[in-house]
Amino acid sequence: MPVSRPNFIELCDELTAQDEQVFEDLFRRLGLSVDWSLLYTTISEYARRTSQQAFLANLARGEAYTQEAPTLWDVDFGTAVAQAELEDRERPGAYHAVAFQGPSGNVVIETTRPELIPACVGLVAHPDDARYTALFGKTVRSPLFDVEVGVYPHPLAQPDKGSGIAMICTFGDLTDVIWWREFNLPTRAIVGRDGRIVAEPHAAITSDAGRAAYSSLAGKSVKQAQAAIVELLRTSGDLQGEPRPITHPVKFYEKGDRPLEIVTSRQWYIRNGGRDEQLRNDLLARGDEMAWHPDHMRHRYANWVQGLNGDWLISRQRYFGVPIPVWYRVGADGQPNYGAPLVPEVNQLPIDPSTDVPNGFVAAQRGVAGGFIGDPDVMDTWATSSLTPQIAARWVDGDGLFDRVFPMDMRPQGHDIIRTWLFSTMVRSHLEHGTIPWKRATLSGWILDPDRKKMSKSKGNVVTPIDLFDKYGSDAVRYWAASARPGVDTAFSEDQMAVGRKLANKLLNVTKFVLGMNGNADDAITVPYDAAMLSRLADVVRDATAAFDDFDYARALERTEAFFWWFCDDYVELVKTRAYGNADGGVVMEIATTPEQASARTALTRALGTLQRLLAPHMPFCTDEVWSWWHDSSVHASTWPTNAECLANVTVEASSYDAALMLETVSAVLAEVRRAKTEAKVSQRAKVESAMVACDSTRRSTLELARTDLVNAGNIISLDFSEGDGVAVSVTLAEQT
RNA sequence: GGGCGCUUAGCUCAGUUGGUUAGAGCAUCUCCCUUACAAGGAGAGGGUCGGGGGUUCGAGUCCCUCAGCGCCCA
Repeated sequence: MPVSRPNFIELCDELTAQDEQVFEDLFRRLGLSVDWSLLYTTISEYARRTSQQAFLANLARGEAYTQEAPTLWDVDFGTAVAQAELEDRERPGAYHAVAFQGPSGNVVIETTRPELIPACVGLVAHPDDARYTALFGKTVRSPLFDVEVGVYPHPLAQPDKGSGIAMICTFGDLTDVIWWREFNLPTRAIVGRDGRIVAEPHAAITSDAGRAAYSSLAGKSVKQAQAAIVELLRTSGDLQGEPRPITHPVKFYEKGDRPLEIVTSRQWYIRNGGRDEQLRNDLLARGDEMAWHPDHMRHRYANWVQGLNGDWLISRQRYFGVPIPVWYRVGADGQPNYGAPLVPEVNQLPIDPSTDVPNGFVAAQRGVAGGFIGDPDVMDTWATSSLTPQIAARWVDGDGLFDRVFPMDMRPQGHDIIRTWLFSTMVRSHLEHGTIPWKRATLSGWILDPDRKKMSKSKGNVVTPIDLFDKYGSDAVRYWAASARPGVDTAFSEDQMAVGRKLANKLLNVTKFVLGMNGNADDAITVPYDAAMLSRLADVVRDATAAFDDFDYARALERTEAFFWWFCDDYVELVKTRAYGNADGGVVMEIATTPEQASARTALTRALGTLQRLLAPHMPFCTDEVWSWWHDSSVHASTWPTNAECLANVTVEASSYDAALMLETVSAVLAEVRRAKTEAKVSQRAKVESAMVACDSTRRSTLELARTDLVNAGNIISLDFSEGDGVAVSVTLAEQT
């Protein structure tokens, strides 16, 4: 059932509103720290106004223009397609050796598209190709259609491809367009916008036989026409041998199912350097102005800009989108004047030229001689998305926000849309503001399926996060996502989410324990082992902060997490008896009764507060929860931890011992004791009769400083030392009762 | 064909200017109800750092080369 354009747009609006809600729910559930008061959508009235105003500014400066030109065309979508939306796909095809009639015998070309013989406007060979130099400047006649065409030399002709001489057709591929343009050849298009051979042959086909051959092709799809013409050629004897199967890259619209055709049509373009070396170089220089995370992504940008072969085609023959805001006068002869479009005033935006009327006209003049018509096209979505900094900062409203925040700090996006979103945003910013749109870009990789294949709707291997939130919790999903390093593709892994959930759970439990100690984060640290732990924590704060500053969230998490598990497994186990203040796990005293006990409680509390804040960006929900257990405000409103606060009020002389060596040695001894118990298959609570540590005197002195904690944690009756290299522990377990 | 990236344990990955015996998590196996946590804990096994060559006292790390994988572009 056909749907009118207004109805279609209305349905799109409804669906868009629903989708927006789904996304907003998702983003909120994910815990994105978004200022929702600044929400914008690229189809809102404001975005349309911004988009149209920017377009009109481009038009006024000559950066946007309309042109009738060969255009890549998707016959199913019925729209023009831009270079950025292309992809090559390997497809089976066949070389067909076809004889043209030359001045002195046959000239055999090899073509994968014999159905385009009626669209042939010339032959081309490499200037140095001795086989064909005699033919340059001469003419040949096409088989079946008997059309006389010239033979031309051009360096883009590949001598090693087929027979080395090729048809120039209007239009088989982009090289045809180049040749057609350079040799100023006529246009003899035969493929219509519906992908079928047009009904009427062009005027160059004059012979009865030629017109008869053509009429047998008319109306057929390109594929059907190829089969038909091969039969005709075989019958006429112009096909030499049988088609030779090959596979070759064929250009497709990235969303399309059939190869793109090239049709001539009137389209709008914005200059992007594809046809202008100065602009191209300017845009390359803009790329160098920016910081890229990871840095090597800048090459993708440079590569793309250097490879542009035309301006940015922004018009799309679709209903839903931001309309191109122009009309055209219709002359007395009924022909639109595309050369001088009628434009609205800025204060009239946004407009829809299919319903709005240009100034100085009335609605009744639409579509009549002496009246006007509206441009029927909409803009490429990127033509509006390329203005997201301007839209978000309310450029066209001029309330001052834009001046304060533009150029913006950072663009986060996927690496696959450098050529589209990032580049087009750069183009608009450069043209409109003469500056980069942001100081830096952070490029994320893709999420691949567990087998490292790209997720795609057609493969059915797409995972949406919403079920994962239910199953593992937002923090756990974020934890997994944070393990994806910037710019690196990452396989989907539920295992990692389970680990994230474990981490969150651990944080809840250790918080419960530490807060039960009633410590005060500001009190004095008097015990070397506590000071050593805080010193290590200070290093973690420094590293994590530096990693965040470099947008390496994965590294920040890794460093914090590694410390956190060590803190829980070793430090807490070692000091818990001292923190309790008794060895039997009896009632916890509210107030610490000794400086050693107070030191442990303070260190635990200080480390906890630091860890909760370090993990807050990655796991916003559980950290906010545990933070709320002992604070009135949100962890996300707290100050970022610093080295200085980790090390504040430490009365232990730092030069009196080697803190790092102490931590390492204590953990090594503890591990040896644990190993002995595990190997003996006894509980970790089992008593150790004697532990004899063989190590050097430096290590021994650090162990002596931590003796009480070590003895408590290992449940060691007698801890003794001997000289030795490294750390070796001889453990004698007590009799099991 | 060009550009970029990657190749380290069964899997996913760290390894920061070259520096002890290459690490983590997961998985596997063994053990432990332990008083923050069994949604837990303790430990074990497992690697010729893709191949080859070179520089160096010393190479997972630097250089050359080959191979494979991926992405982008022709």
